[in-house]
Amino acid sequence: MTLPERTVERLSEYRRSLLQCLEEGKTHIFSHELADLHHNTAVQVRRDIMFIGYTSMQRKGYDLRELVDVIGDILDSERGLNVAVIGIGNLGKAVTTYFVGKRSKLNIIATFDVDTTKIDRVISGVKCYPLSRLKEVVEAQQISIAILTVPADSAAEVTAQLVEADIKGLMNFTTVPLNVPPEIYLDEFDMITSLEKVAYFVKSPQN
Amino acid sequence: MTLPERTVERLSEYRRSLLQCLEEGKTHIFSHELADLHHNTAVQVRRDIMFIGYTSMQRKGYDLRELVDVIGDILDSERGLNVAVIGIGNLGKAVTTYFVGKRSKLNIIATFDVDTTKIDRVISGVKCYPLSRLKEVVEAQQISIAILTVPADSAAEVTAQLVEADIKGLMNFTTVPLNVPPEIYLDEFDMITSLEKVAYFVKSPQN
DNA sequence: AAAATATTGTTAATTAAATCACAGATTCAA
DNA sequence: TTGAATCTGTGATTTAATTAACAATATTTT
Repeated sequence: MTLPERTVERLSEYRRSLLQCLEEGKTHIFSHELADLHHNTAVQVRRDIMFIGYTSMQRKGYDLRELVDVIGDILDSERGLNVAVIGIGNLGKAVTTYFVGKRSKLNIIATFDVDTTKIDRVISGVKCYPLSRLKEVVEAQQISIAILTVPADSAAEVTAQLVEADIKGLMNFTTVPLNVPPEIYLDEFDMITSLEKVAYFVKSPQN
Repeated sequence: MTLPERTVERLSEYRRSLLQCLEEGKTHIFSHELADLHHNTAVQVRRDIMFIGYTSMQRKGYDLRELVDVIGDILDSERGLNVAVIGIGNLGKAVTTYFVGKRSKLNIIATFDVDTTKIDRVISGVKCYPLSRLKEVVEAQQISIAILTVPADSAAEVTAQLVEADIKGLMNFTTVPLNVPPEIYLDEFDMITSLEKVAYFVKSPQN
């Protein structure tokens, strides 16, 4: 049984709020409280939690610790997954910095670049390899996810190499739509599109 | 009449492909060709184009120039919109660099930061102001969209200032869910969520 | 201990988005 | 010039996601 895509996204978000609440010393949370922390309704929260099969003590709200653990069982891999950032410019550094130090099942353990001044240095806490060693390093370090933050003009080329290196999932931050075989999970985030969408809805409000 | 959100996103993406085709000297494109450039079907392309009320010459495909112009009429504001980037760290720089130099109706004309070593300098081609002058500059320069790329712990605080400054649209790149009044259009992109989603679907493929 | 209240879990209804299916228009081939 | 082929535009259908509605259950109040 696989969860709806949107539910997966929200669970990831819930988890961070829940951990936050735990740190603040809370032990339980109601669906409407969790909803209020996000842009969301109590029904949606309950529906999402129903999907993962967790049930609360009636009327006490959800046990924070238990719920965090159940979400972890769903989202995390037992042993964690290794991640590489391809292209360590401003965006690559930003993404890397977000993750290093966070205790997470996703470990950014390598970055790649063509810039020889970066190679073999530690950037944002992670070692940078030459792109020419991509396949070798991906295999040796069992990297299964790549984050693509290279310039647009090399995106297609690098993607071919990632496919060749047998990557399992790819997060594309370039503005180039990529073609990968269907067994590779691909998610794309396009800044230009996002911003043009904001502009459109600023111009033409919905209601 | 406002368009479906997904259609708006795709139109933004189509436009860039279409401009690319124009540069390559093409004059027309079939729906299935445009679909192939994205992760998309020909029907979806035709449906999207139907929404904006453009019709092609039957059997010749869509006229690239005309279609680009019609999409522009829908997505762009007549006079363009002014945009500010709040927080000019790695992520802020990456976003800014994406946009400057591109001929677009979205003009990044200011960045803001608290770091005094950045203030009054030109970073990624755009002048950096102190965050303390946010409201003043937003009003003076008629900035209507803000891109939020500050550290998580100052996100809520800065957002309150943006609301105060009467911003119209907000693109949130921090991992903190923001609360803004409903008249402000808010779009959020959460890197951690995106990556956790990729991890989930790598672990549990859909079919 | 009965009544009122608050909260969950879930079925049913609704809405939004994507896909199917096909008529109509144009071009191409013979 | 007829017939086959190709492509668009759109009504009808399906699928995915959200929201409404409410019974069941626990808690609090009186």
